[in-house]
Amino acid sequence: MQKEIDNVKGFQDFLPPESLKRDYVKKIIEKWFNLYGFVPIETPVIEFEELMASGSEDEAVSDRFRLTDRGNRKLGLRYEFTFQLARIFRQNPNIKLPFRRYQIGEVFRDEPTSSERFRQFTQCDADIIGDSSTNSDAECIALFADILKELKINHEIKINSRKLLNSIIKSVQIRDSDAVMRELDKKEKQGVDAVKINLRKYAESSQIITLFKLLEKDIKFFKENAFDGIDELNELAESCSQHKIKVKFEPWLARGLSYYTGNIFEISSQKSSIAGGGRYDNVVGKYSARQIPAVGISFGLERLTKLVETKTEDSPKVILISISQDAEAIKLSKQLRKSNVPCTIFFDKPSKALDYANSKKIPYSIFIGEEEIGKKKYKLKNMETGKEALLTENQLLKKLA
RNA sequence: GCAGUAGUAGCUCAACGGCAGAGCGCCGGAUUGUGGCUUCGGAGACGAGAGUUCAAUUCUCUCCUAUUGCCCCA
Repeated sequence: MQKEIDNVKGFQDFLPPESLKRDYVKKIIEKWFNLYGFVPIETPVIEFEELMASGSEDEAVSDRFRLTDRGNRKLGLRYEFTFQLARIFRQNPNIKLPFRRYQIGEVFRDEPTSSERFRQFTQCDADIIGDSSTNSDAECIALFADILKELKINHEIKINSRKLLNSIIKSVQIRDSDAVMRELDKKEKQGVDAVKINLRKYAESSQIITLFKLLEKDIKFFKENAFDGIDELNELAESCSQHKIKVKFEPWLARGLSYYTGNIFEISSQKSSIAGGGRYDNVVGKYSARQIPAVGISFGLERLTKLVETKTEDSPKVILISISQDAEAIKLSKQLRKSNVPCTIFFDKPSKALDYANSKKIPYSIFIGEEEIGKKKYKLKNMETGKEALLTENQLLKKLA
């Protein structure tokens, strides 16, 4: 019986050139994380089910992959990183705060797939733990804005406050504010009218009308009327302008995760969301008998990579063609690599080597044969112009390095 | 998870209830120390399983995967 060969739904391979593009994007992300003073951490992919489930009634919890080991432990694959921070701070209470950590790694969700939603994806998180200042909120946004700038991705940054949205909803006497927030968050996708209709399940039409009138007001209005959470939101807006970052106040914005406690933000590009984040002051200290404030930003490597246009190099700079002079070729390759020149050696016929160089767009080839060794020189060929030159090893290194 | 659509070579696509084809790509030769062009040749596919049939890639069912919408979520 022939076995079926297929990827599991929602899991994918990355082959060149896609894999190289991912690597390129990832390196830029890591560079900026470091420039903002974040340090990397790594955590296990598998955790106890209880750790992932406890406390929060978050919907995401039901969408995680569950497993059991031979000792019958009830385990699961991590579906995000944040809950692991609570464990880490319980086990390492002496971590100096504020702690700026980043993590890039695979997370798993057993949920429906679509063209941009996978069941395994690479999540990139940067969080500032132990600082309640809104300057930290702004820095998370600024960090991501710098990444997008380098990747040349157009984007829009939206900010809101969970506290503000809650108090807006409560001010019109609607009870089920969580459900209402979930509906409001769909405005972008489904349109205002659809949202209004869906809200009838939770509120009277007069309440809905009042609610929508409020949602059209600006920050100033909410400040004058002393709505809850508006001060932090206002500070965030000011801090962003100090970073010279344009943000848009979007009172509809709710974001999915229920653990947000204050300012929230979302960055979108070409109408789809590519990053989100906010303040979650009650998660990290969950097992630690103290409150540990935190704010962070999170985004997926796949979605970001999809928006990047840059072409990436998938070839070495030089191909060494050994014409029955393997020892000499290997010796030269060592020298080139020492000088940071990526190269590969071809031990086949020269015509094959050149053909390979063409199809891989390798810019230079070097002939290493009896003739060259006799003269203690190497023949360097520019693959684009076809020009050849006999050079000594030092001349070669100088030219290619 | 539910509903719709789809799945033929590595890719893009044909045809067909009765031998499955092209272009591009790949491999090899012409060309044993010089590539891109040319030319000759080669390998390679009906997503998987079951059923109907003399005969199934084609019709039916189940499963898998992709895609769209819903639910949900980033």
